[in-house]
Amino acid sequence: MKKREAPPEDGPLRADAARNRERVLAVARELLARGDSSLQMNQIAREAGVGVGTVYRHFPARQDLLEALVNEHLEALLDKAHAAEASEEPWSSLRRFLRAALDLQLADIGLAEILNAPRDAHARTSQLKAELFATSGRLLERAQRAGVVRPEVGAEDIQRLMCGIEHAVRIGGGERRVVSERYLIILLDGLRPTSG
Amino acid sequence: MKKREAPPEDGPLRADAARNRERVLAVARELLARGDSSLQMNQIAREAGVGVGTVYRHFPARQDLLEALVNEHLEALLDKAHAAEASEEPWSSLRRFLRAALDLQLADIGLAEILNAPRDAHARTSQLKAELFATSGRLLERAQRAGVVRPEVGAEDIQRLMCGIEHAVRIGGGERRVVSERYLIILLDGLRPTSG
Amino acid sequence: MKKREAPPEDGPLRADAARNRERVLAVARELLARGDSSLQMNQIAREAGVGVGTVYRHFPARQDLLEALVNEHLEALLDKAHAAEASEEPWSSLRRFLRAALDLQLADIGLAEILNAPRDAHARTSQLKAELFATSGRLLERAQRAGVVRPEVGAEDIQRLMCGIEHAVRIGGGERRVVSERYLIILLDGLRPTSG
Amino acid sequence: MKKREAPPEDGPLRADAARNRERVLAVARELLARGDSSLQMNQIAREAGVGVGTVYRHFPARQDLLEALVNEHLEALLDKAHAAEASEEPWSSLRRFLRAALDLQLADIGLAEILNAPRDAHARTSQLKAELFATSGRLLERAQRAGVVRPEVGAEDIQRLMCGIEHAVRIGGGERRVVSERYLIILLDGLRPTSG
DNA sequence: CATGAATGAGAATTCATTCAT
DNA sequence: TATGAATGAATTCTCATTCAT
Repeated sequence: MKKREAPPEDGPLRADAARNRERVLAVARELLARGDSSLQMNQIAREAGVGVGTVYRHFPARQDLLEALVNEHLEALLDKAHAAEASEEPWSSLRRFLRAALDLQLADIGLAEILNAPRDAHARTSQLKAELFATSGRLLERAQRAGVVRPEVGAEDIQRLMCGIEHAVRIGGGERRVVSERYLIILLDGLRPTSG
Repeated sequence: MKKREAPPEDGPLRADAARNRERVLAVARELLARGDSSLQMNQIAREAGVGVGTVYRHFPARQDLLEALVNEHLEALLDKAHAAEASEEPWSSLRRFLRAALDLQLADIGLAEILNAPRDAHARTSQLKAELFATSGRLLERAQRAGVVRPEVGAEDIQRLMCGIEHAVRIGGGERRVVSERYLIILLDGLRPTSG
Repeated sequence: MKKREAPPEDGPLRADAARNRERVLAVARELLARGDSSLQMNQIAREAGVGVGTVYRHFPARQDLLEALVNEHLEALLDKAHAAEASEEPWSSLRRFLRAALDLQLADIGLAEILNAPRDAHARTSQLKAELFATSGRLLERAQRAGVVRPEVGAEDIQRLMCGIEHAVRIGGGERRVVSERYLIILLDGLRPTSG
Repeated sequence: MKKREAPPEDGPLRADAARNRERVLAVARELLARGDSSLQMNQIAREAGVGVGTVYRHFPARQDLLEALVNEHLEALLDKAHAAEASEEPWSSLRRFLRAALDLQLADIGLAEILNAPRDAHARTSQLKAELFATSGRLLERAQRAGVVRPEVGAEDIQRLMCGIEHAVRIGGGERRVVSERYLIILLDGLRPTSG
C-alpha cells in the first residue's frame, strides 16, 4: 500500500505520452462498457498495446483511472443539471435531470462508484461532485418549494435512491430502456408528497 | 469444473462436527455482517480456529456456505410472507411483508445475492426461493386487484426494487432503521397506482 | 480448463528473461536427471531462485516446461535418425539409431513421456515427433526390405519396445551403459527375422 | 512419516473385521484392475463402505495393502514356475512360465511394482519374491545349460526385461493379448544365443 | 518516458494421516 | 475395533505492483 508520487500534471504531455494515455482510457472505457469494472492493469495494458508500467505512470491506482474515465460523464451530467436549473418548471426539470442521470449511470458502471466513493483521488473529481451535489440540491429544493416533492428528502437521498434504481435495473433482465423508465417512474411517483 | 460430492446431510452430525460447523457458520455470518461477502475459505478457517479442510468438508464451495447461511433467513422471510397472506388487508399486509424483507436483507448481505443468483447449489434453496416468489406474487396480485398497487409491476420487479432500496440504504450513512424506513415509504408510495 | 496465452516466443528474450528461463530449465533438467519427473512449479522456482510467477510466465503448465526440455533432445535424436538414413547399411544404421535413442531416453526421463503423450502443448513438438516417427519408419522398412528385421513390426512397436527397454534399465541397478547395451542387443536380436 | 505399529496378525480376525478386510481388498483390486494404482485410502474406504480408520487398521500403509493384494498373484506365479520346473523341456517350460508371468503382470498393475520394490512390508512377500527369483533362476540356468538361452543373462535381467515388455504393452493401444504375445516372442527370440 | 519481466503474497484446493467419539 | 471428522502441509495458480533495461 505504498504511496506513489502523483503523476506529473504540470505541462502538456508529449505527443506519444498523450497518445498512450488515450489508448489506455479507450480500453478502460471499453471494458467498463462490457460490464467489467475490475479494471485490471495488466489486462488494460495488454489490450491497449502498451506496457503495464505505462498504465501505472499515467494512473498510479485504479481510482485515478476510474476518475479520469468518469469525470467526463460527470461533466456531462453537470451540464444536464445546469440546463435543468435554467428551465422554469420545477418538476419536469427535475424529472428530466434524473432521467439523464439514470441513463448515464447505466451507461457507465463506474459513475455510481465514484459518486459514492468517500474520498477522491483528484481535486477535480471532488469539485465536480460538489457542484453536482449543490446543483441537484437546488433543483430539489425548488421542487419542494413548489410542493411537488416531499419535503423530508435531501440531495443525498436522491443520489442514493438513484443508485438503488440503477442497481435494480442492472440485476435483472428485460429491455434496459424500458425497465429503467418504469422503475424511474415509480421512484418519481414515490418522491411526490403524500397526497392527503 | 470438477464435481464435488454433496456434503453429507443425512444423519445428525456428530457433536464435534456440529460444533465446528456452527463455528464456521458463525464466523461466516460475522464476516457478512462486517460487510465482507467474499467468504474466503482460508480466512474463515483461520478465524474459526479449524483447519481449511474442515470448512471444505462442510461447505465444498462458497455457494454452499452462503446458502446455508441465507436459508434460515429465507425461511424467516417466507414465514412473514405467509403471515401477510393470512391477513385481510391487501395493502398493509404487503407493506408489512416488504418491511420485514428489507430488514432481513439489510441484516444479511448474502440474502440479496442468493435471491438474484441465476442458479442455486441446493434444491432447498431453489424451493424456498420459488415459494417466496410465488407467495409475494400472490400478495402483490391481491393488492393489485384491490386497486392499491399499480397493475404493471410484477413480483420480479418488486424483488429487484427491494434490492435497489437495500443498495441505496447500504451505500450511505445515517441511522439504518430510519433511512430504510424512509426509502421504503418512498418505494411504497411509488407503487401506488397513479391517481388520475 | 481455462486457456492460457502461449508464452511469448516471438522476439529474442531480454537478457534477464533469457537468464531466468535458462535457470528454470537448468533446474528442471537437474530434477529430471535426479529422477524426479513431477516438475513442481514452486520447487523449481525455489531452486532456481526466481519467483513462481516467473516460472509460470515462461511455462504456463508442466507440459510446456517438459516439452521445452525435451525438444532439444528430440532434435538431437532426429539428427541421429537422419544420419542413419544417410548411411548405406540397413541394419547397422538402424542399430546405431536405436542405440542413440536409448542413450537419450535414459539421459532424459521426460523424453519417453513426451513420445508417448497423446497430445502435445506445442506444434513444434508434434512436428518433431511426426518427423521422428516417419524417419524411424523409413529406417525400419529399409531394414525389412533387406530382410534383416522381421516384417510384422512397425515403427510404433519399435518405439514402444524401446520405451520398454528404457524402463527395464531404469528399474534396476548395474552400470547403466553396460546394462542398456546388453538389453538393447537382446531387443535387436529379437527383431531379426526368425531364421527358419 | 511416523511409524505405525504393525497390524495385529496373531489370532484369527473377528468375523466382522475379516469381512471389512475383504471388502477393502475387493475394492482395491477393483481399482487396480481399472488401472488406478494410486490406492488412495479415503477413496477405498468410501467405496468399501467402511471408515478410513478401518482401512488404516488393516493396512497401515499403501505398501501393506498392495502386498496383500499382490501376494496371491505372486503365489499363482510361483505355482507356474514350479510347474514349469517339473516339465522336461528347458525352452518351452521357460517360455510357458514367462507367458504366464506377462499375463499376470498385465492383469495386476501392482505386481511389477512389488517385484521391483527394494524393500517389502511383510516377510511373506520377501519370501515369495525370493522363491520366485530362485525358481526362475533355475529355469533360466537349465535353459542356458541346454544352450537355448544366451549365457550372460541372469534371473534379474529376465525380471527387468519382462517388466519392460509389460510397460511396452501398456503404453500403447492394440489388442492386449495380441500385442503382448508379439512382444513376448521378440523378447524370447532375443534371449536365444547368438547363432554363430 | 516506455517497457514488460519479475516478484511474491495470497487464494483455492487436495489428500495422507491422526484421533476423538 | 470401527468410525469418519479434523487436520494442515503441500500444491497450483493469480494478480497488483515494482524495477531493471
